[in-house]
Amino acid sequence: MENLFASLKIEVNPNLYVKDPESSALGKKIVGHSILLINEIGFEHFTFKKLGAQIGSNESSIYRYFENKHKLLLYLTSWYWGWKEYQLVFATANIQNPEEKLEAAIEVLTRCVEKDSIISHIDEVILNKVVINEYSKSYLSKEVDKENKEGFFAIYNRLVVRLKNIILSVDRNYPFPSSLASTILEGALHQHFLKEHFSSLTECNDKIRPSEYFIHLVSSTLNLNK
Amino acid sequence: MENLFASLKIEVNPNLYVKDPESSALGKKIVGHSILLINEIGFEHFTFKKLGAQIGSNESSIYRYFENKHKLLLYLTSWYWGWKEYQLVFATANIQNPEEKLEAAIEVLTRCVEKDSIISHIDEVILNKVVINEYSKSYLSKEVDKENKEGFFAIYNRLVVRLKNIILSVDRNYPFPSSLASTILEGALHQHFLKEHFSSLTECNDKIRPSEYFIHLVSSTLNLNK
DNA sequence: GCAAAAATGATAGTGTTACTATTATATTTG
DNA sequence: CAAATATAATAGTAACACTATCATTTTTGC
Repeated sequence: MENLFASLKIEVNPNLYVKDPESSALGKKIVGHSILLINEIGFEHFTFKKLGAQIGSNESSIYRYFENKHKLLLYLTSWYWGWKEYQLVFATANIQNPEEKLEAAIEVLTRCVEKDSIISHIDEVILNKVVINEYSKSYLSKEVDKENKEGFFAIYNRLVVRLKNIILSVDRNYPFPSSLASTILEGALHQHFLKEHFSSLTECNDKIRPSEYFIHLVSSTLNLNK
Repeated sequence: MENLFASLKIEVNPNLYVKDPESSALGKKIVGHSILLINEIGFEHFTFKKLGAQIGSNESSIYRYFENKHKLLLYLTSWYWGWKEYQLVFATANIQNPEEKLEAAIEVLTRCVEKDSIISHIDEVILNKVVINEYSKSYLSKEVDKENKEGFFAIYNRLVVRLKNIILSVDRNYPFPSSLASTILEGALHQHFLKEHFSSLTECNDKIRPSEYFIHLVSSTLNLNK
């Protein structure tokens, strides 16, 4: 599986970048270090000037890859969800039983990223943290409808639909499959955030993982064909 | 009930403002119109200068009430959650049956605000929209731990605990009461957002309300004492 | 190996934001 | 009515979010 991922390129919407950052060493450096810097100082304090300073490169060069930091965030989060989508597909590919498949799907989508693949220039563990802290900011804007039409959230949308379909395969009559799927994806990020910053608002911690909570929630909500 | 709310002042953390905006006409104007302007142009594009222009007042005068727009957002959202807390307490006060109480609680906390009280300078319908679009931004920051220690999220935290306790009164053995409570509050905002901007990711719409989804979800998850 | 093309770096400049400070004017209050 | 307080007006600063131009380095095709 590791080898498979090594040769895999995650395709994000080309309109998110001016020049494909995968196409050059500098581009990869921009992407890789932007994740580290956003994680370090937060998206609000992150600027292209600071990123340039960190990678020993010029602000103006970064603008040749990304129009602005908002587009960069959309790129990073799209890449993350594309990566998650691959994990979902691989992890559930050979499971025939719908309930098992759903459980595996929830496990993959709600767990915390723990191993850095080291294969690419992207540190997925740190990117996961960035997504937890910053993903909402990418769509909570006045430009969301325009950007959604342009397909900037296409991968995430597709992921919700995939999960919805797995839910439906378990319980064809469940009346809220899309809402449940979106609640799981968004709620998982939220529970991870709460366990770091508002520990009294969640049971999740070092021992109890968000996955357990969501698997319990979904199993009891759906009518299982047992 | 309307009359009760009329004489009620919602107490937000005094460290969120420099001068209490409730103490003057200008202060109320700042709060009331900031809600309208944030709703109109979004928090990112909102500035004290623009707000000053809208209310025919000076930027510098607004700084005498709020340190910066982040603190103003914390003030507005705290007010909103305080207002929701009152609604929760009143709506559930005389219900003895735990299941009924929980259903009423979820109804109050997840429904969309539809009637403007008109009593105060605050338009709760618009404030509800602002909270849906902007609340996450108030805590998804590098300063969250410091600000949480200062009690800037105290009302919201308290609200989650209230809901958690109602959940526990229905099912004393449910293992994730806090996570479920936080999922309901946060998830409700999210579902309202989705129905406006990502309608394919939710079943909620004009006819199916998020409340129905959450009541269904919670009822099936908890072991009801029936 | 070299010329042309492409990529990157350096510098400068613009309008906006997010303030702070100061002073002037209006309003309230004792 | 004077003193206190609140508000307005103006100016100024540093950072941000870019755009434009030109110089330099690196890559590539022959």
